[in-house]
Amino acid sequence: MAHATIRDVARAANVSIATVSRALNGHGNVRANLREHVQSVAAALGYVPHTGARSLSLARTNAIGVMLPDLHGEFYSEALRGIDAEASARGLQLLLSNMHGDQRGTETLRFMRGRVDALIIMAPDIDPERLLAHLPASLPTVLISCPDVSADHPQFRIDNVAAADAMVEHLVASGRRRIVHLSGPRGNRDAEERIAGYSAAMTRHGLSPRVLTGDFEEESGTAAAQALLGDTERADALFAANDMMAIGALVVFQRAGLSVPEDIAVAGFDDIPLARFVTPALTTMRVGIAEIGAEAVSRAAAILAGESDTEIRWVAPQIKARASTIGGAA
Amino acid sequence: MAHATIRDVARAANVSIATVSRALNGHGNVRANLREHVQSVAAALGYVPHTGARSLSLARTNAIGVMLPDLHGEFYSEALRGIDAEASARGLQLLLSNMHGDQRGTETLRFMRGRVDALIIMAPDIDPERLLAHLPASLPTVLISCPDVSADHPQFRIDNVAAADAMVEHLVASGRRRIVHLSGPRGNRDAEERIAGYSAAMTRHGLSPRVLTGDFEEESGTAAAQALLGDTERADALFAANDMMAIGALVVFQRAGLSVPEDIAVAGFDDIPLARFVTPALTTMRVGIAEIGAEAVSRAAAILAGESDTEIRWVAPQIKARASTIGGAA
DNA sequence: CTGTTAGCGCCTTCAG
DNA sequence: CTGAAGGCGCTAACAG
Repeated sequence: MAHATIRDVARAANVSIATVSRALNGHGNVRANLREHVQSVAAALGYVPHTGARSLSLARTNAIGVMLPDLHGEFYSEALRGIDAEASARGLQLLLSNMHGDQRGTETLRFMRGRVDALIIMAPDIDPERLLAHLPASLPTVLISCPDVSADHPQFRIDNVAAADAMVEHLVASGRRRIVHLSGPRGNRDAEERIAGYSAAMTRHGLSPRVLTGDFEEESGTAAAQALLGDTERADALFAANDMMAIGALVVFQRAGLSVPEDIAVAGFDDIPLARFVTPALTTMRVGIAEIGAEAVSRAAAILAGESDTEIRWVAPQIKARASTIGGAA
Repeated sequence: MAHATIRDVARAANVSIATVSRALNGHGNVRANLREHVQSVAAALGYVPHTGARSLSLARTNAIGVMLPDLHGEFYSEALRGIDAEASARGLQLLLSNMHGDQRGTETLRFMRGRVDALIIMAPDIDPERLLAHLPASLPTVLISCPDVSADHPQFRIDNVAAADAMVEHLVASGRRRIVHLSGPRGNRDAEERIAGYSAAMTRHGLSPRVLTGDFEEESGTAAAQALLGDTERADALFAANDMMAIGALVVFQRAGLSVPEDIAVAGFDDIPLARFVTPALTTMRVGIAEIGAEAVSRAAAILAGESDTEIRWVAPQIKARASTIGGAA
């Protein structure tokens, strides 16, 4: 048999459903012993309120939707950690989903309608305009590292250009000249901006940029490293647009008998937890994605509380110089 | 202004809401051009169905709830990967939540009522009986590595006893005698069972078991390793109940000048992605948690489709012997 | 304090 | 093929 509803409780307790609702939601205006009676009847019946129905009538779900390119993986897992911590602290539930590509993304987003009070979207490679077209404009939406949008949404933007530039500076300062950049996929905002920062810095130093295109996956780091090994005049530094590609390359270089950083320096981007465990520890740019995630939840909550927020907040990554570029020290 | 509802569409299209519903949900019995008219009006109004209301009237949410001890971290992130892949393939949405302790856990579970069609719970340290008390018995619930329950739920159980036993065999075979076990927290099912398997194997070989109690976090591995370093007759192998603790210990041993595995072998449990990246690569037991997650979704879906399933399915971890216990080879 | 009455947004019989 | 009406489970005025 189906589950007990508020009506069943009301009948069993000989009161109206309104009284049950008030008693169970602690609305004060119920006689103390009646309240207890209702509570015990509810417990006896194993009554559990139907939160779906509840949020329909309250027009409030107490949940926020989160849309990430991936749910797993070191980087997004970190983002999730921050989001989860903050949401939990605020008593908000999370409706999580990954993109699974553009098509599936809009479908998922439609699903969120009526189930969440606000949205956090991280989509470096999908035009959020298209995504949001399927959603009520009234739904507060925080964007993280998304392509430009015309609508006034609160946003987080990572200063990829400056960060990539800084990494090149670091490599040049440690004597590298033939610095190759392994980029993320074309069309991805973060990837494009890192290429731009890299190229600008190289040019400024009179060095010629050389970009290999990857896809942010470990395997493309592996492939890039193998390609580099075949060169006659080998690069003396590889700067990958994320850590997983850098690590993939690191392994290949070492397996081929090169020593890192003596023969070739390797640097990544993101500072995923794994970065400090590989040998040698990976030099990278710390983005602090967990903090961004947490703050995104706070901003969403603030909007729900009535505040308005259309600010673009810039995040400046910090360099983490480790052994993979500065042999000797760690 | 609020978002358009089905009523707004009906009014604008000069039809009844029933017709709008039928037209938009592809119910065949609508004149072709009327259907198109409705669709275009809906599009013009930017109408997006309110899935919350929809599932209330359908008594079907198309979502499944997932409850994990943590959402981040290497192990649960892997579990999520499997769950997500399968759910996505079946067009199911995911409502994810972590436990945040017992109290918060039941609260979250109540939240799930009315929002999901089924539940997947992984809770090695919480009595699910207590958890499920707050939920309708009619909600299909798949349990992964939970303490025993009386109710007939489909379950996955990891054969931790046999796996821990096998790991001890491996270490003994490679000449180790003073094998210390660093366990997970007391009261955690997986932890207890691994202790049992370890102890049984040690005793069988006439070796004396020695168990240090950890908590599955990297720091407790660090601490345990430091404690071991102070011993007069040092252990020659450390078998940690999960990979993160093993890795924490690995780092400490090496930093103290010991070489692994020559001076001391180190083994973990889980085979998280990180395990193969540390130096030396970590010997561990592969649980295949992603596969379990995917299968859990399938079982939940099958139950929703009407099948009955109260089977306890056993999962046998596989040993992954790597350089941290068998120096030389990898 | 408590019961009655409308909905929240949608779907689905039941008539026409 | 289409419209009217009832209901999913719950909450919030509005009366008593």
